[in-house]
Amino acid sequence: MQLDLLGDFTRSHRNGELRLSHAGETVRLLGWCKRARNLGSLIFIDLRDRWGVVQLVADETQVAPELLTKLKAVRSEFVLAAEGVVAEREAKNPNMATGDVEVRLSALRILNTAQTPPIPVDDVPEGGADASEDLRLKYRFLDLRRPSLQRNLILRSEAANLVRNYFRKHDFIEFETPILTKSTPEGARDYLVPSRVHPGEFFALPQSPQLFKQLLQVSGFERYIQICRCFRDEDLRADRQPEFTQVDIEMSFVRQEDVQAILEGLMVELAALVGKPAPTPFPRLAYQDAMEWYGSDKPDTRTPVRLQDLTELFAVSDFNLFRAAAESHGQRRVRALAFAGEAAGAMSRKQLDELQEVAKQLGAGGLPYAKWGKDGLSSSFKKFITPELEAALKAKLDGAAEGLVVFAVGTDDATSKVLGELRLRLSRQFGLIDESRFDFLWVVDFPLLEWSEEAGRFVACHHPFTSPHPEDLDLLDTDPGKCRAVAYDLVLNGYEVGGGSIRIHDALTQSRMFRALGIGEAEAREKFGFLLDALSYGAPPMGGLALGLDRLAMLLCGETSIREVIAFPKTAQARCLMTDAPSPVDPRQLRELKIQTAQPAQYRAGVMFFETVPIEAQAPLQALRHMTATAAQKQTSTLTMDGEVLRVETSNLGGPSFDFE
RNA sequence: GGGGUUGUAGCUCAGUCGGUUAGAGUGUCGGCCUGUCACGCCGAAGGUCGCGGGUUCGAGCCCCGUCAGCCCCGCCA
Repeated sequence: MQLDLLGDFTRSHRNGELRLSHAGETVRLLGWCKRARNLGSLIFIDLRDRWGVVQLVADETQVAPELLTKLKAVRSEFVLAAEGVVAEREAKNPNMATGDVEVRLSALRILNTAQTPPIPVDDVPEGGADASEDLRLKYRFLDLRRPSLQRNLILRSEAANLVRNYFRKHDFIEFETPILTKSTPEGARDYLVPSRVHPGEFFALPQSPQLFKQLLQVSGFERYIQICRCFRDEDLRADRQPEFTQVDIEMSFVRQEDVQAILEGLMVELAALVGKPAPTPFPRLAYQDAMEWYGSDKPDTRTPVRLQDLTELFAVSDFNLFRAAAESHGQRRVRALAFAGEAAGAMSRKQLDELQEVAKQLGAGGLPYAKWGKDGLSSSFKKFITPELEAALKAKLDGAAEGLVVFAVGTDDATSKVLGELRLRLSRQFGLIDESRFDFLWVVDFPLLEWSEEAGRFVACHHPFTSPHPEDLDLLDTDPGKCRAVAYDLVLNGYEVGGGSIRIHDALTQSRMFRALGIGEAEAREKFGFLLDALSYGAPPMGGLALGLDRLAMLLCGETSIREVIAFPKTAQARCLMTDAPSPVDPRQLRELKIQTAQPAQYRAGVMFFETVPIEAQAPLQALRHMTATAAQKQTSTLTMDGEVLRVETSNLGGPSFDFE
């Protein structure tokens, strides 16, 4: 098809902004054909740009023949430049922002054609089905043409802009810190970048600019902000990508409350972007209480349901499993969730079985329950429920006649994990969560250290530069697991949207911390020498926080996956379906980097046929069958037959080759 | 690393107990149509049932393996 040139065509209006007040004006519009409707001698085209959609119309009896020919050639997603007069519609469309008007075409340029899209470009109408996510990711450039994704990414841009302005207003200075930096032993797995200039040595992509922002405090900038990309080579989730964006801030001469106050101001403005109130100050909840009441360090407080400790109710019970917990002196506890109401009481056996599966997957042995429905009590341990126990349990339903109590027994870690998840699921199922709300919350007083079985030592809960709680300083040497940190997480609707801490700002405490972490003097010098140096040259008291911009944008947009607010996200297997990255590289590139990849072993297999296998040949044949890949490169088998020696050179065996583990 | 789930027309899906020529909606293409806007009506084209083995007289369906998407556990200072 002959394409038209853009030439001297300039846009006069955006498609979404045309209203009745524009009637009579001649306008020039640009965009994509959302849909062409040809009614014979009357043709409609919906023209889309990022600001909206407007209807173009042409009447066969009124327009020039060459314009008509062009119009009939227009297909979905063609790129058009249109000129016409805005007119009030005969038949208005109340569902469109521009539905009162249409543009009577006087001229049309087809700037480009388009193949039929492999996925629907328009948002799916009600009841319709979306394209599968792998296709959407493969054709992301088309997916991103959809109004809903455009809205998300535009809102994200607005949010990022608001963040920049907010911090600038508060005297923060924006910095850029290195992307090629040093690998650090703590924390997530690093993405590594080989150095060509220094063969055998590697940069790491930053997991966060943590140390750099602290050094900028030592330099005296006092207030730092960066909207930066961070990289962690760990497995993905719906709210986790290998590269993600942090709003990273750091401040000098501040206490925890100062950092929280400035963040709350920002959250109020961000929430207002989408018309949500966010009353300040946000509630503060100690980590201990969060785990005790919600079974989570990022509780969704939109549901009022709390975990309860019912251990004592079973102190004299015949139910051994629960009584054993009561006798364990707090090592194990019986904890429970109570849901009052008919919906909870009407849970079917099948639903409870499904719930039990969820509990098992989270590590529970099963899911004991007690349920009061239309037919009275039913329970997985009914024979152990005495009338007194039933009364005590039912009291947890706050006087309701029907309801459900689910139990978990075990260590606090185990019961928190199970009940924390069930609390969310069941609250959602029973409609206890007000989805319209934005519930902000600070979780504070995190532990400083936790024991790692894998590492065989204590590791930092937040990071190794987090200040111990002043009251707990001595515990660092005597009982490190009990030592609290001056660390705080910002939680929104059950998502951790940010986390930060007050930092250690003197070399002595930092060395103590490294010691508690089992990082020796020599290792500390090698990995963090520059930090220890900096701390010994007049570092101010400092603290900060990092916000997950992707998660925040996701929540602002009302989405449940951060892929919906990232232009080009990766799959759950950390692959880009559009570019097909990662991919093998040219061997020359590897040679320059002095890097060798571990090739899957090539193993050649041949087939030999014997009418009979002589007894003396059986052993070597067995050897062949069990030959490993490495052995195959050297091993030679000897077969003796009819007195003749037959050497089987495995390295010369012909035929197809296969990869083996 | 582990568990769950999905894979059939361009797209979204159905496909019974293993049995004739694998269907629907939508999209696409062609024809008709002057008020459509999820346009309507008529017609047509469109299939490596993810891939590879196996069982069977016969496999979209059963078995084994494998690849990919999604969700979760581990992991993510």
